[in-house]
Amino acid sequence: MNIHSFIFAAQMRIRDEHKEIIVKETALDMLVELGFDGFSMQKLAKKAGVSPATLYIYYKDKEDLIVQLGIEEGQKMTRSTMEGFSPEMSFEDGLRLQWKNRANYWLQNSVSSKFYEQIKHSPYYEKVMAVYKDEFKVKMTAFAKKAVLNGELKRLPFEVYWSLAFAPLYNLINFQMQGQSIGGLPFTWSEEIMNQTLELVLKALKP
Amino acid sequence: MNIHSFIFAAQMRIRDEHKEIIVKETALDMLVELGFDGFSMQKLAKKAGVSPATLYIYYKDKEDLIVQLGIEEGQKMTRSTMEGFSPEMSFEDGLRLQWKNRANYWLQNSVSSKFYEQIKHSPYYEKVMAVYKDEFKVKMTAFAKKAVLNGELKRLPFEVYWSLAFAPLYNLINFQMQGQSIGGLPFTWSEEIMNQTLELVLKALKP
DNA sequence: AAAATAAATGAACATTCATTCTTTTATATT
DNA sequence: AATATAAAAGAATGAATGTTCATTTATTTT
Repeated sequence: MNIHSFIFAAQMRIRDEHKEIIVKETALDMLVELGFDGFSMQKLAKKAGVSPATLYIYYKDKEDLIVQLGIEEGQKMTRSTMEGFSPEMSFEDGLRLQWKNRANYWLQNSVSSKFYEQIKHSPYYEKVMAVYKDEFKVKMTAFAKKAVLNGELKRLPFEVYWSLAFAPLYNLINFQMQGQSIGGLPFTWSEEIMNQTLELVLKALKP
Repeated sequence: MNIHSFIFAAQMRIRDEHKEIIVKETALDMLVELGFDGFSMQKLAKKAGVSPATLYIYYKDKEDLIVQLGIEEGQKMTRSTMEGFSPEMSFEDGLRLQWKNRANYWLQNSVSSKFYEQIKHSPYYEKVMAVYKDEFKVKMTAFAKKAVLNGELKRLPFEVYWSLAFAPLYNLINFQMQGQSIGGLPFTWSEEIMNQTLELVLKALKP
């Protein structure tokens, strides 16, 4: 093969993106329904209406499929979380926006969210995180640091800040998604409840 | 078989509890290391030095093994969390005790904790929770209700209270266990950091 | 010592698994 | 229309899976 044939090689038969999307969505559904065990390439191929061999055109192997899915869903979540966000916002406005964005995304994409919650607590997560850890980190630390300088936020170790600022939200959403009430009645999400919780978080974080 | 032989049947060859314990510990190790996929009955039998058939004396099937393990570890965690606790405690003392107990247990039993975190976000959890949800719920709601009456705690939906009171702790511990720092340096747990976080949680929850 | 019985075993089962091989199909350039 | 080429398919691979069967082992009562 010479340079000419390499660079100008004919690009024949494009990958069917529709098919690829169906594979992804089916995989997400199955992983959430069946768990990581219970899920298999053959089942996926069958349910997605695709040959098993086709999956290996899209992905190197099963692990790659799962990890890629994790990376992609993570990026979607992050993008959605940051929608409308700018570092110039006041701390309170920024946090409020992120809570709203996260809640909306999770409640409207419950399959993706459940999948992500699952992979987040699995051995796969190491490989998922390795990819997009940094871009996210940079934005978030900058936001927090500015808020500290402006006297809007207590000076705290980053992990402490993060745990106080977002863990309650995640937990609240998980209650909703799993119907996993501890109290008497099944818990029902509302924007009011979210705001009530956010106010208390802000109370904790303000200097 | 008549009544006599049923009631007074000879009890021959007791189950080897030592063997059962090794199976459990090995299973925990493998589940954490390999994830729910990656784990198999044959691998477990081999590593635990036991015949595959023996596993089916202890457990109905693979799912039963995993679920039973989840139930047992959950009970251990709960028992440990409640050690030294009494409903007569002040809200602040009670919360402080539970944070301390939880942190100690998680950090000293990291395999169990990682396993539990994993099963908690898997489809198995429904079956785990079904068992010991109630006994736990009763204690915790009573504690919170009393605190509200005494004016030590804001009146809140239970899930909001729970998410504020404990989610930050779980998140902080997860940072430590996964070495999953978002900020620059890897996060290192300390009792001081825990207390700092707890103070802010109390600030949020007090009326 | 014999009988009784559950624990424990090793080998075996059909099934499913992840993956690959060979062939066919569809598309874009020549 | 012929050619080139990657996408996609279907069938097949050996290995691994969950589970069971027939048998042996260990222990206690008779």
